[in-house]
Amino acid sequence: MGTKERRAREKEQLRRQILVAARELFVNEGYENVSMRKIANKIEYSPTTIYLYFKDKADLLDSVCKETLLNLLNTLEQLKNDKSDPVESLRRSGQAYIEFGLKYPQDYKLTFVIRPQFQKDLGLQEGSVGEKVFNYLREMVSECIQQKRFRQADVETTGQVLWSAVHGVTLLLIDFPDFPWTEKNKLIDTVIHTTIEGLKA
Amino acid sequence: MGTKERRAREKEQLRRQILVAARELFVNEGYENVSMRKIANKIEYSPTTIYLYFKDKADLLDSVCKETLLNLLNTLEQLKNDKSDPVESLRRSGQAYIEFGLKYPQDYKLTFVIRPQFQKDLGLQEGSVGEKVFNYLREMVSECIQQKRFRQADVETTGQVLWSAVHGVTLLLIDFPDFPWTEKNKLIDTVIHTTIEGLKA
DNA sequence: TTATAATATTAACACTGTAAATTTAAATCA
DNA sequence: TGATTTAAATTTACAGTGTTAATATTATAA
Repeated sequence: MGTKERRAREKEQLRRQILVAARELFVNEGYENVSMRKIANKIEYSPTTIYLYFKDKADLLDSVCKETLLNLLNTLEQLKNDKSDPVESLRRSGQAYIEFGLKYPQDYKLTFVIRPQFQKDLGLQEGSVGEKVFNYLREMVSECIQQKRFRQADVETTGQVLWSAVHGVTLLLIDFPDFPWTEKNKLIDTVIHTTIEGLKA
Repeated sequence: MGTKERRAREKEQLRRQILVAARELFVNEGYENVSMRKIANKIEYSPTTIYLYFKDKADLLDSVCKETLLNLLNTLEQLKNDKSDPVESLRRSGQAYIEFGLKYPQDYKLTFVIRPQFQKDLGLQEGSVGEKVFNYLREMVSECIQQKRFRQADVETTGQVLWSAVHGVTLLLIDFPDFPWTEKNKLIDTVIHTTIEGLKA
């Protein structure tokens, strides 16, 4: 009697459909310019159907962002095979992080700026994808410190310094595209290089 | 015949009243949770009166943010009397920048995150307050490079690196208050110190 | 075929930003 | 002073918002 399973599968399918439609609209038109009715139109369901799958609009955003974090995590973990020295690995990870943000600027903003506005208390809950991403950073940093390539400071602070730098440059490039930036790749390289050099000293 | 002048003054007064009410509501309840009607109620005028003084809600936000930038500029320029060495001056400026952001977190977010969402093409227009703020940073950085306290790189890139770092840590602390941060002041100091050391190397 | 459960829809509420038309108040001129 | 013009503020209206509750439809189980 696979009926139940099939229905669960169908339910999951519609859930995904909603999620895909929501992400596309959020990204192209901005969270606040997307109405539940627009999403509903796109998937050809009535607006209120969405509420059978998501608590409210913020919950929908939440789910979209969790997917984004998963994508980011995957992108980063593909670098793990990298057997070069730990500092170089960290440099590449930082670069990959920024490139991810610039490749999907709206997704990045949704996840790291818009979502916290609606969902307070975004710490690092046990087992969350966000925690996994930060754990990745911890490992990278830890290796550099253990091998004495970095100043002997605590892993947490060092990681947070790096996150600040890459987060900062990513958001600035996204939010002020008309600012007279130095050539983009040069800026990115310099931000990462400077921070890493500072951590060595 | 001071009639005209008096009316202009009254007009300016109401404009300020609207601005003050708007800022207070934006800061306390968040831009998207504030309606024109709420602002109007607060100043005891009808909603549409606001439109006689501001083009629309985004224009209102724009004006609030310009004020914030002016406050930031004043805060920074009070440090100019500082006759200590240029690197130490820069360090203090960075610290003041971050402290400003954390003292008025909502104003900071409105200015550097929300506003760009509504007002595209925010470059650095000639004579704007934003330009003045960045010019302040340029001067500070320039001094460090000229006196050979910093690596001989171009002023623009160096300034942008610093901005990335302070912007990044400010926003992270604001947006993820529940994240297990290192002690706040330690983190701030380390971000600034690390970046500056990296620029010396 | 009927009863039951799951799913989707329609209708409704209180609220939003803002344009247009209208009213009120103030300043100028006779 | 009273009439006229100008400025300022308000009322009304529209199309759209997130979301709840009541209703209708569809698919499953008996």
